[in-house]
Amino acid sequence: MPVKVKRKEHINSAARNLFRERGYSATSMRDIASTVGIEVASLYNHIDSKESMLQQICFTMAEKFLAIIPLVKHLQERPEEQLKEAIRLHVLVITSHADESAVFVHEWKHLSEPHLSAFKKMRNNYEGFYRDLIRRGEELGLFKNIHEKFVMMVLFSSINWLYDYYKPNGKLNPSQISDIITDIFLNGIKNN
Amino acid sequence: MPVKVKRKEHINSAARNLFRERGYSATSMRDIASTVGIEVASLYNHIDSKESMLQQICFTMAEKFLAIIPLVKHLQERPEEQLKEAIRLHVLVITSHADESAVFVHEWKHLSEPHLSAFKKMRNNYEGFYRDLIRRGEELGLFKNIHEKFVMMVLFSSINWLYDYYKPNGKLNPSQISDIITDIFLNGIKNN
DNA sequence: AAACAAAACTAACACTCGTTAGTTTAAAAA
DNA sequence: TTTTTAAACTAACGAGTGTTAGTTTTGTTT
Repeated sequence: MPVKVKRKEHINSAARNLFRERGYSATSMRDIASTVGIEVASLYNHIDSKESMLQQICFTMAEKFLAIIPLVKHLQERPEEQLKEAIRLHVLVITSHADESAVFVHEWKHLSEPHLSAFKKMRNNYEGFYRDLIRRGEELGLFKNIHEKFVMMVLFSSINWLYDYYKPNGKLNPSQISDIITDIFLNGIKNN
Repeated sequence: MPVKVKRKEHINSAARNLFRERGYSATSMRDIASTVGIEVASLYNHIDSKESMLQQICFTMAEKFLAIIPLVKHLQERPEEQLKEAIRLHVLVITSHADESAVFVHEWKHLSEPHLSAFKKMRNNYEGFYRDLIRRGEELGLFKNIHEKFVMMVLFSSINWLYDYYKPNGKLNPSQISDIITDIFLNGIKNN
């Protein structure tokens, strides 16, 4: 593997980490450079611009999340089981990409057009998948009859902070985390 | 009421709104000034500094949330009922201060010391109250036995996005919102 | 009408921002 | 060893940052 790729990855990793810790706007290229240990101008031998790094993070993560959809749809099971599996995979993506997930959740608004619109579209697609799942569950009488958008947002908000909680050597591993979340959430919306 | 207070409130309101919409770092004093319709320098006849506005928002909200604790403790009821009431009040604060809540949740990290530490302390106190409530519920066998911190964070994350969902003339009013959240959450963690 | 205070203004300071140009050093290929 | 390429450097640009100084306008109080 050429040195260039290593450096590039080092820069992107520093950017991920700083974007997460301080936010995109409060992170300067000089911050990134000094973290990596080179001069500011040298960054531009490896990356295109500050925003290109944000774009890369946001869209790479969006694709990772969207890739969950066909995997789950393919199961052809009941909404409850599909939701369980979706949550499991979602938690897996977050816990294995904590920095990127934090940036994905909080910093996308600093994207400029047309990337901002493209991002929102992808996110809407992803959220729509969960809304459909929840609506189908409600129609089958499995879930309580609550406005699906509301339930979907409760679900996402219950999941999307996990990048903050999860520590690779912490008490709970990703599988245990998604079991607990699934348990709380599905029992919470279950019709009985 | 003197004109000065009105202007001051106008400035703070614009700041709240822009801090929420674009984030603290991405909001310039010139943005605020042009929203209000005056020159940048004129802002300083009314406010001390950019950060002082952030401080005011964060600490005012922290106090509003902390004020919930004695109200709930005074009830002397079971953890379940206390939790219900706490959620009800918390939702009420959020829905009646949407902009400030968003800033409170996301922008506190841009506080400088010693305010940052003071803020974290207040937040820890508040979170500790909920953890205690949850632990007591677990000890009484009312709730599932899950690490309280985890449950507490699920609860907060389920609640703290509401500034985004709630619209004064939307489908659900604050009371309905807290009923649904309480229903989902308490059924989710209930031992049965 | 005169005096005072509040709040607006213009102008600027010292600094940071992302980024580019041009140059030198280090490494790889010939 | 020479040539080429990648990656570092120094220096700087133009724009934007929060904030202050000093001045003028506006509105209120005597």
